[in-house]
Amino acid sequence: MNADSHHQGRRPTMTDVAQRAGVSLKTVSRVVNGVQSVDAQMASRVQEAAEELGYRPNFAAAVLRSGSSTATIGLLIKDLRNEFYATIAAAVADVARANGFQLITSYSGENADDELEAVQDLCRRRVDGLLIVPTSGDHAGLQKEMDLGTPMVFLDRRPEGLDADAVVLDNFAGARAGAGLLLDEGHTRIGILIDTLKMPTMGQRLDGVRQAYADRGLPFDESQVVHNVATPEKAARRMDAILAEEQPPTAFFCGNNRSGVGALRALWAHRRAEPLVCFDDFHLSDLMPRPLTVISYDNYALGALGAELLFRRIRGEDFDPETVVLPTQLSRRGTSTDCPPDPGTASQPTEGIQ
Amino acid sequence: MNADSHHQGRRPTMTDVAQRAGVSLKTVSRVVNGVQSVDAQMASRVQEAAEELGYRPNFAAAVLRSGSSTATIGLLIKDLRNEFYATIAAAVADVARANGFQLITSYSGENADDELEAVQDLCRRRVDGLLIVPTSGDHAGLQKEMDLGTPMVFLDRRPEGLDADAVVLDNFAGARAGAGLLLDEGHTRIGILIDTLKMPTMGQRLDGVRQAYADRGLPFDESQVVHNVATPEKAARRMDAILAEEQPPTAFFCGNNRSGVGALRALWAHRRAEPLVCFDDFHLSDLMPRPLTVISYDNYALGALGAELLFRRIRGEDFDPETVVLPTQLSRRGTSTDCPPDPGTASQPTEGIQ
DNA sequence: GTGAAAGCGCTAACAC
DNA sequence: GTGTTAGCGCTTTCAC
Repeated sequence: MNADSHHQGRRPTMTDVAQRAGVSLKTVSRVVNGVQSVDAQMASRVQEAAEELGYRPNFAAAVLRSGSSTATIGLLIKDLRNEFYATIAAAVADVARANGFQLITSYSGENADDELEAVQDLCRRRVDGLLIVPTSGDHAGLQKEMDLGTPMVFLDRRPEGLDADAVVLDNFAGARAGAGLLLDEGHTRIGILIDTLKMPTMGQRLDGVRQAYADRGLPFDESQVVHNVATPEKAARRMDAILAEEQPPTAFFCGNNRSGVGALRALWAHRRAEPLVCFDDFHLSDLMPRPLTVISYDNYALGALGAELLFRRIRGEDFDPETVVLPTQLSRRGTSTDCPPDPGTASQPTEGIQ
Repeated sequence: MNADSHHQGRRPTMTDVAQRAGVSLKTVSRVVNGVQSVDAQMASRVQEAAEELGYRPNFAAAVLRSGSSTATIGLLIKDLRNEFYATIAAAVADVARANGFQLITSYSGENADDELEAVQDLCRRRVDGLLIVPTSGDHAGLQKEMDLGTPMVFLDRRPEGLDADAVVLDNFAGARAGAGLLLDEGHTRIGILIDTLKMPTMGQRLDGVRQAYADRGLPFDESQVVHNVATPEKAARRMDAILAEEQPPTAFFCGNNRSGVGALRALWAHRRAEPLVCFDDFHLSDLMPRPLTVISYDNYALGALGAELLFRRIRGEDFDPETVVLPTQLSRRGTSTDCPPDPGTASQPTEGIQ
């Protein structure tokens, strides 16, 4: 490491390199970008000078001058600890990489205002496009940013008040089929756990359940619906109460993986095994200690197709706003109820173990 | 939406706003940045003009001129579908947001060359700092970028050939305790599944296991170690073979969550319940259909502490490279072996269900 | 308070 | 092939 390289604060510029190599600025530019032909000897002198100084091109300056793209897309998303979102992010990251783009992952916030602010910040940074898992609320504010030239694709939920590309699930059909499964098994008192109806997806899923009742000419009792179950913990607590009722439901329908996991935990804790249908599959659902049915879909495709759509826009393709609807399917999950043999050697709770 | 706003290609600049408002460029700058005082009437005229034109400040241009920071950090990471990485990313995203920074998430690649390339791209973009979950291989190449002024903090693994901040787990102690648990239960033939030793973490964990044997004066048979178990699927296949041996191990130690999950699946499929210790906790480990022990730790803190360290560097704090070692603990997971009662109403496999 | 001029680091256009 | 000049969109002088 040579002492010249320690600039701490001021990075060497093309001009510095040009001076050191005794050539013009433009020659350095040519060498650095490696497109136009440069005399070999000159080129190597430039390379050497750049190396010695620790020159690193300033990408933003190049973009500014040339008017080229930042080769960056933004993703607005909630919580990466939720595997639904993490899978979307992984898919988007893969597609971005395949296109040689960097990905800025930002928080979509709690409401439409937060979201708009995040979008505007990314627009100031001149991202080439935006993938948004929208919060609830009106998204008309984003129209302006789209008109200004930042294409956007919405994931999981269509934007409200905005005509834009989206990739969504067939929530209605999935929920209808899932609830139908329980109804066809003879259950009519089905406990339904959903997150807030502020999420349009939840409304669609609930509508699907209602339709399953209607399909069979059965009455739907709205009091079966438990609202605002946002976390597994909340779901488990609500389940505790429900299971203590005099006539608890004989089966359960959970609106997403969080409520599903919470319900599973509660049922297990109470040593009950009422049939359960859960919208969203999740890791290790196959090893749950009881059978269950999940409404599954291609989570990765949700992100990947959205990103592909966005890149079509970025490449300048012109087409009417498109909504891709991903199908769902019912999948059996969980283990059967027969126990594994007692190994006799199972480890016992041990001191120092939580 | 007024027609002027549709520029498609050329975004309005401060100069455009200044012209429209009939003021100087500088006045617009003052209004947009809202720091210096401007005549109220002028200001509102500028606001209006900016609004009408759909003006959006060009952040990169401001950074270029002012020499201010890009308020961006980079995260180099592998696969967000792995909850270990996703949790780190979530933590880093939270800390970045708390500091008002944007986060570029990039792929750390398969080897040191990929990684260096990714780092250099982010340096060209002038990120203020980098968080890296390093690939295997030598990282000396990154020294230059650090010297050039981009601070880096390494997560999960210390960089090889580079003296930099890092946040790591106490792999040795954790594995030692975990293997010790099995040995103290009387198991000596323990099957050990690990990913490639190219990952130094795997070496440390294996050393911990060896130490557990040595602690008790027991001989360690290297043939117990199954290498290159990179995925749950591979782990399950290896387990199939192992369980078919004449004298299979009486217990298993898995070097990470992937091999642990694969081993669990295989043991369940074979209706066996040999004790299992797994480095890394994972979602729903509490509902696994049998007991197990995980070597757990604060996964979120791994990312959050790393990001905090990085921001200290970004703020210009000067201190010797620091390595934070996070402790691990043994945690009981899985369900006990008693079965839930047969509900009699469990849903049956149904047509159209996979 | 406001404006004119210069320049951040780079590339496009045009000369040589 | 190479160098010179201008200017991307903005902020920083520094006059007024």
